[in-house]
Amino acid sequence: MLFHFRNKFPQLNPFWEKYLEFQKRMEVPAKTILLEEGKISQNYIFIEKGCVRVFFNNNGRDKTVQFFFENEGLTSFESFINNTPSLFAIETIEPSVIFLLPKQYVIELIDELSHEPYFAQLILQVSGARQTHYINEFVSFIRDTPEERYHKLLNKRQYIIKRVPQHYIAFYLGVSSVHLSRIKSKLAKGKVHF
Amino acid sequence: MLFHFRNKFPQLNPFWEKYLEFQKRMEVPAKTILLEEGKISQNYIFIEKGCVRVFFNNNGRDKTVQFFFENEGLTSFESFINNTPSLFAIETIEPSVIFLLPKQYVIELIDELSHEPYFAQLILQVSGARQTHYINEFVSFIRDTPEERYHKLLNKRQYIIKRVPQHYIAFYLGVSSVHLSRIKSKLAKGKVHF
DNA sequence: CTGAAACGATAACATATGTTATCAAATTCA
DNA sequence: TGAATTTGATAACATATGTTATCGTTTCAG
Repeated sequence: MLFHFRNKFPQLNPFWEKYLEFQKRMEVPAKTILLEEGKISQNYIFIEKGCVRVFFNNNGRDKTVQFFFENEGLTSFESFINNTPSLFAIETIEPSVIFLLPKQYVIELIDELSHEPYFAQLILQVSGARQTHYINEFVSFIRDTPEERYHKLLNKRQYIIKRVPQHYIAFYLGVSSVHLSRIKSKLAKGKVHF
Repeated sequence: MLFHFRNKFPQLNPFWEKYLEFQKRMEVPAKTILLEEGKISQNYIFIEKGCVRVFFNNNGRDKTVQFFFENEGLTSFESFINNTPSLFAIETIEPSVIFLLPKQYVIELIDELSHEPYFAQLILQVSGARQTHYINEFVSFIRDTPEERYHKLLNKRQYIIKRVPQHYIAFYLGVSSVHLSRIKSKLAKGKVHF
């Protein structure tokens, strides 16, 4: 999240670099839980290699809501900021190399940054971007049919479909994995034109 | 949005008050468009009396995503911040009294505030709260059945059901108005127990 | 290498939900 | 007040989607 904005505010780079050394590097296999649902988020997670999914449990069934890949960072933001139990769990999908920056250092970093003149703009941009992202996801989820959503994913983020097992994608699209199979087979038969 | 946080940061109150005089008071009938979909948001809207809905158009059909009532403020945040066409329209549901604060003053206000020591904390809290709100809406939308969503609305925000016409609520719940009727009649017959 | 687990496709069936049309009641407005 | 509009309920039908089960194929751990 924050690290995405490195290049936009080069004036702040010394701050990022100062904290790099506090990151803990880990190599983990697939299906490693990085944050349990209900636990308070204690780290900012940066993905060097591999990918992870964010999901929550509902009546014993996983519901995946988002995917993250190389060079992306994440945390359960609301848990991290409000110190509340996370609504989501975070789990690796592939064997991955990740960096964890413990919360205390993130807090320190934010605290230091807050005295810098560009911080306000940074935060506005970050929160604006996050909000725009969530709004777009939300609107797409309720406006588009699952078929349209699948097709958009195919066009704009095919790497997700290639790397992520189908049943994780299915719920991200809002359907069962069986129905996603139906959608794919319908598309393959050329019955649908966009 | 910002105005919600007045009480939390009393140190900043002088700033709010300085800008009150630039607000434009309007009395408008029901079904007045306050922001058109596709236009760039030019005002921060504060509701003194009445209520409004935020919606977007899809194939000629409205899709309502949020309601706002007395003493709440709103704008199409992503349009406002990024200077991009709004994904949403804003319309009054009841005859309303609203205040508009033109964008230029909001920018000025933010600019002034950004030099204040509490601004970083304010922004973090505001954006954290917004994000938590959207995440909760999103999770509820995909996790809960429409029936559960209706029941939650009935328990937690009954004033919405009382004041807002049913077809606006239906889409907010993610169903057609016909199906919302079905849900209500099923509940009324006591066939469902929560 | 081999057996177990994960994965993806498909069929059959059940259910939820949308669509269209109709009607009655409530509300608005000229 | 009286007509027009809005609102809400309901029925009938069509469609989308979920659920469960089965069966190959692939992947993976021992």
